[in-house]
Amino acid sequence: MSTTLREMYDRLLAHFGPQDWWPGETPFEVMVGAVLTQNTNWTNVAKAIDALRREGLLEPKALLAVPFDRLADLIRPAGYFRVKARRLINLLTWLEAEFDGDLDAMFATPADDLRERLLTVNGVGAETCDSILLYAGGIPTFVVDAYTCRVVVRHGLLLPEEVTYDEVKALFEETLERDTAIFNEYHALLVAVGKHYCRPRPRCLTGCPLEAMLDPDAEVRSEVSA
DNA sequence: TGCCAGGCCGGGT
DNA sequence: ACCCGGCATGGC
Repeated sequence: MSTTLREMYDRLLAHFGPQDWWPGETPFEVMVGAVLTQNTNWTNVAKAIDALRREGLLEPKALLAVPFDRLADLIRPAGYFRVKARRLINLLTWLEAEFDGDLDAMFATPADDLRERLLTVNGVGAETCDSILLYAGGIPTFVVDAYTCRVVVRHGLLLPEEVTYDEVKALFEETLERDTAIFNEYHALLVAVGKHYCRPRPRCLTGCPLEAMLDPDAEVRSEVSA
C-alpha cells in the first residue's frame, strides 16, 4: 500500500501529462489567486485577477492601498467578493506588518514557523496556506483539497471517518519523497482526475486512469461521507 | 435548469 | 469537539 500513491502518480502523469501549475506570473499573483479560488472555479478567478492586473494592482503595497469597496468590485467575478476582499486585506495587512510587504522576506522564514503564522490570518485556512507555501514559495508541503479527499477515500487509502485535512496531508507527506516538484505536480494531477472522474454526483469512471485501482468497498463508503 | 467550483469562518449544540 | 448556514459569480 505504500507503493499505491506512487503508482497513482505515475498513472495520472501518464494519462494527463504535466499540468504546469500554478497559473500565475509572480508569487504574489499566486498568493492572491489562492484566496480568490476558495471554493470557486478558476475561470472566475482569472477574470478577477485580470481586472487587478489591468489596474496595476498585482503587488503588495499597491493592492493594500485599494479601498475595500473598490477591491470588492474588482474581484466580483470570483464570487464571495465581499468575503474575499476582507480576506485579501487581512492577508496584505499581515504581510505589511510582518515583512514590510516583502514576499522574499516572508518565504525566507523557516517553513514550519511560516505555516503556523500564515494560519493565524483570518481567511487563510489550511489549503490556502499550503497553496501559498507550495505554489508561490516553492516550499515542499502537500496541498489537500476536496478532490484529494474524494480520491483517497474512493481508493480505500483512508477510511471516511479519518479523512481530515491533516490526515490526508500526512499520508502523502509520509509516503512520498519530500519534493516540491512532485508535490506540485501531484496536487495538480489530483485536481485533473477529480474534475473529470471524481465529482460529487456524476461519478463517471469510464476512461478514468485510476479505475483499475479502485477499491469497490471504498466506493460504497464514500457515497456516505465525501 | 440546477448543480458545481482548487474553502473558511462564526455561532449554535 | 462537531455541525451547519452563509458567502456569490459564472459555466455547463
